[in-house]
Amino acid sequence: MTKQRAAILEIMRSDKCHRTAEEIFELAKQKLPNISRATVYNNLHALEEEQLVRRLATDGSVSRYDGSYVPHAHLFCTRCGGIYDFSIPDFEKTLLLHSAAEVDSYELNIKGICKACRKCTSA
Amino acid sequence: MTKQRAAILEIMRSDKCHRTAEEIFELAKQKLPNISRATVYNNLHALEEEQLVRRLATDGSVSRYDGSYVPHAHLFCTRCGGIYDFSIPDFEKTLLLHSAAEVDSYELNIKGICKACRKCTSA
DNA sequence: AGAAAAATTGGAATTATTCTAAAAATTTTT
DNA sequence: AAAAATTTTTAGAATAATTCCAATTTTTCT
Repeated sequence: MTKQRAAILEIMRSDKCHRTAEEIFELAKQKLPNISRATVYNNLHALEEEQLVRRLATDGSVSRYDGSYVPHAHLFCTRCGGIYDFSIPDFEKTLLLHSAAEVDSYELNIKGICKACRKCTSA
Repeated sequence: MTKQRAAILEIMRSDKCHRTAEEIFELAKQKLPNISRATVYNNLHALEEEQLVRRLATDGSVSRYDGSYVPHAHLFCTRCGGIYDFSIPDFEKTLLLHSAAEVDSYELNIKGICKACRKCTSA
């Protein structure tokens, strides 16, 4: 276990954000000023192999990484820009039923307005 | 309506594939040899604005375009590489219920082994 | 400690996509 | 139907996230 890898793992575990590789790189630099981007990418890939992290496919050109490998859904709030986790009970079963497939993994992302933003003024 | 745009629209409507911009470009060139990539991208964006086409976020670095704007789920078969549509009844309601959000759109992609591939030999 | 294997670094390379300015096509106005 | 105005197309340059690479450093194994 290298210190670079430990730092990246620590960042991924320390919060529930869904950071981009660049953001993770910036955070890691605070601890290890010489860390390189390639190392961040290498480790994120390795961590995904080990099922400790999951890459999210997003709209834009950047990927985001989720500190949990357990599948769950994401809400991208179009008002505040936040990304929130949520889950749907027995969703794997639903998928199996309607896709007729042997399901390995899923990615469910929704766009909309989160609860908090809905409460704010100006509909 | 330019002939480039008509050709792209025609391609998008003619089959249910989920093509990449590059594939669409190649197909369009068969009809219009001088068409440029930028035109393909321009039109795909415009068609998405008009809600005639939808861009899918995928794993890799390329986007794929769906000839239908109506939301539905996709199965990416890890064995045959095929991409299949499926849908889940009342899924919008389920999303509303569990996300607590006002849902604008969703993207649901699953990875697994499709029915046809499961039937084949060699589990 | 010494040897072998694995990871890191920094920068170059790659690749999908976007941008740009000039030319061409389409639409609108008369 | 011609002229003017607007929109679209083109070709190639520019951009940006990610990957690749060879040399060096660190870690692991014995």
